[in-house]
Amino acid sequence: MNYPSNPNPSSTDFTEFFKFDDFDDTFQMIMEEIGRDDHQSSSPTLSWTSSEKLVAAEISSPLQINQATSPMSLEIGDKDETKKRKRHKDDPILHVFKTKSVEKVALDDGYKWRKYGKKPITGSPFPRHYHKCSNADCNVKKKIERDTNNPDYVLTTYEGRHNHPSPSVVYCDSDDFDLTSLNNWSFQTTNTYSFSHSAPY
DNA sequence: CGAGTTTGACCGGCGC
DNA sequence: GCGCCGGTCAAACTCG
Repeated sequence: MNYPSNPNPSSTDFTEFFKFDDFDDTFQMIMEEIGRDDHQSSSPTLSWTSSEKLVAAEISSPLQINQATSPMSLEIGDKDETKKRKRHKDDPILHVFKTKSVEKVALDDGYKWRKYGKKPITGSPFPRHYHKCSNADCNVKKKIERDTNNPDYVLTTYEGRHNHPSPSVVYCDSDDFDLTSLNNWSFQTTNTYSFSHSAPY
């Protein structure tokens, strides 16, 4: 697989936008590949090496969530491990993203979300936040909680798959894209980048 | 005024 | 059966 360059989120270089697009497609391919596998068999770790190439490495222990190795890295696991009950065959597939976040607020992933709950979690000083996709026909949910072992990181659990494009993608693809709004756009891209790998989910 | 957030109540699964 | 806990609901509230 030909992995694209790392879209540096701090960059305001306009060309990064196209790399970002390529990356998103590649990530979707990876995730779809994962989707064909038995989710209990493996959990991939995605991260960028110093050469800014995306690498996907299978880790032997299933459902493992490792420590992120850099602010740019993210990891994916199947959160079923955290469920008390055993996995049912018709359970929805969950994908967990671990991202470094120094912000107090959750990063935007390009979709519009409506918060519908917040609960304290036993054993964690941080509450868990519950969100639904704002699109009426889309029942994707996400849960956001801070990593208790590493409060610098945020765990975002996505459940379901969006049946509509990301509003931010529509915006970025629009013909009347205005270069004068580049600063604002770059900010959006930065945020989207942080979670965009989850966009189809 | 509409959309999104807050927050207490409620519900169901699970372990004991 | 009971209590705990995670997840959801929905009314009240806030904000643009």
